[in-house]
Amino acid sequence: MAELPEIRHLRYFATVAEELHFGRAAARLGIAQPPLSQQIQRLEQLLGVRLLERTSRRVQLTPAGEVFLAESRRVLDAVEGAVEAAQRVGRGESGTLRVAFAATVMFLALPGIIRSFRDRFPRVHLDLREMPTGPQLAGLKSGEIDIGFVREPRPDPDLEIVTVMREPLRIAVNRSHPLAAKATLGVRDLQHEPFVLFPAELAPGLHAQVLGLCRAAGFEPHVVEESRELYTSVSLVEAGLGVSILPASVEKLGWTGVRYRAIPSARAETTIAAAWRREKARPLIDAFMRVVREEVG
Amino acid sequence: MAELPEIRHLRYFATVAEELHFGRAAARLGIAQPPLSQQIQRLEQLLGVRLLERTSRRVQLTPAGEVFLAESRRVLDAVEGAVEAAQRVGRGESGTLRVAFAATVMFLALPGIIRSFRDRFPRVHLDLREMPTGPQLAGLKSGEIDIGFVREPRPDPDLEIVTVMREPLRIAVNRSHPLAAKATLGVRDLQHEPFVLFPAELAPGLHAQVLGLCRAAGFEPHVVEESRELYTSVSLVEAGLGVSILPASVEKLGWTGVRYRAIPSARAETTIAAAWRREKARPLIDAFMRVVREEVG
DNA sequence: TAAAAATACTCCATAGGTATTTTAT
DNA sequence: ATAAAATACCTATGGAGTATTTTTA
Repeated sequence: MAELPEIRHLRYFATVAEELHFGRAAARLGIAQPPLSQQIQRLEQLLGVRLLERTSRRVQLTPAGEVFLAESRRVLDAVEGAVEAAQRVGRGESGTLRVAFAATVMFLALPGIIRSFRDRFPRVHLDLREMPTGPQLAGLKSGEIDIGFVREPRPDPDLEIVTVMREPLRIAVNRSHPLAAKATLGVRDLQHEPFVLFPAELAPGLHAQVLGLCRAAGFEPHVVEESRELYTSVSLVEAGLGVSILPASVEKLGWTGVRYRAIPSARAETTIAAAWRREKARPLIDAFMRVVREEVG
Repeated sequence: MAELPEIRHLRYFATVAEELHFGRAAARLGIAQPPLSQQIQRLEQLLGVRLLERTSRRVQLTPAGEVFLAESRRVLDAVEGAVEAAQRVGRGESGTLRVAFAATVMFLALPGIIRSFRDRFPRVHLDLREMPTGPQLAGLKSGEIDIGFVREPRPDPDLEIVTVMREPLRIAVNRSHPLAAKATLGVRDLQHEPFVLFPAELAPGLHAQVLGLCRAAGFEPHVVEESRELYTSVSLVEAGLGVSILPASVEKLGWTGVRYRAIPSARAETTIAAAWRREKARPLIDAFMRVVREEVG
């Protein structure tokens, strides 16, 4: 790697490029003119490129100088941003990070991620709120939340989406239902059963995927109830209103009246993804996502 | 504005953050361990933020350190990019070259030159614009364009002018005009004909030359129309408004109502020249002119 | 107690200052 | 003739080196 210029060189050069006058630039920088001339010469020598064409009457940028000026400004902005970002975090003023999560993510990686992030960034306030996938995506776009944990989101040009884990789907039936007696079940066994489902607006991806599984098994499910929440879905199954297809982690809810069966299909899997607005220089989001990646390996 | 860290600080910090060990980081940086410790301390003092938590057994990043590391990498990348971009421009390998050309040059060497230049300097953006000779010369002087392809320019102390090709002039008459019946024509045959000409401001050299040819033939042309564009000149001839003397390449425009006749005079020739400002250290212009010489040489 | 960072000091490279010269208009 | 950049030379800050001490697992 070749030698790099120092920030000082870029500041000096940018100032001369703005003033197009070494004397005034030196005054603005609070140094004398000769050392400024020297630093610019040193910079040009370092780059091996002439940046300024100067006579005793006028100073002007070479084409290389124009390019280097634009790039230098970017660097200077980035440095200032770096300093401020570090100071904000150091003072714990980096604001709060508003994290939303689909209800079912509660039982998976989320608790570990939260604990680990709180450990490492004790001064960052995490504002956690449960929210279905659909509203989360809207909230991300409107700026109401910073990071969302969603199920099966559709790609979106405004959002960065990274899959953090996969989870199998399960068939859920009431324990006194005849199907509960069978050791293994396929989706096709549900073809004449009443279905309890999530409404499409709340979890569009999951909804579509369950419909897809049924159609792949050759039938259209007879939906008797669209619950508002995951908990409700399970309790409706327990109450015997119908069967459902749900993410495996709901087993951990511990409802005793429900039996779960694996679905022998590679497609019977939901992904959970983290999503955030495409924005640069969001150090807190970067930091959070680093923790996420470590936790989910 | 607070004091900024230097690139050196960021490099040192990033290396320590990667190694999480001052001794190894110092070795990688080619300096001793104590000055590295000092520079990191100085950086932390400058920021007013602790970046690394260190004991004699282990070094680890603070949250502010994590953020500053990510930002520092962005800065370091930006600096390297700035250096390389400036060097590329300095070597004439990238940048923008604003090239203007008289409309008639379109049909001659220009397409080949452009293609060949784009091949060899793919990172250079060519900003091409059609412009009559007069405005081109003004644009060159004002710095609005870098290179111009002009017809018969007058010499100019501020401009470097190199002839790139010669092209004969043709007499153009309407096909139903009595003169069209003759196999050969001289300029003198046009002496009582209405003339269509370029205005002097747009193509001073060509204008003067056509007048010169007429005067050499012993008459002053009766100019009925000064067209704004070359295309217009031809269409006016086609419309039967008058005769004209035009560069041979307009034949390629394919107007069927016009007949062209060679002019048997060594002076009935226009030159097309490339012109640019007399300036030193214009690698892009040099590179472009090398390609031009190869193509027309 | 051993490995590693911090301190103490020394040195010199170089950023920056002052005085002067060169250059182009 | 003059304004402005370059050069010459000097000073001193601070970056880097060596030797040593401190710290904690």
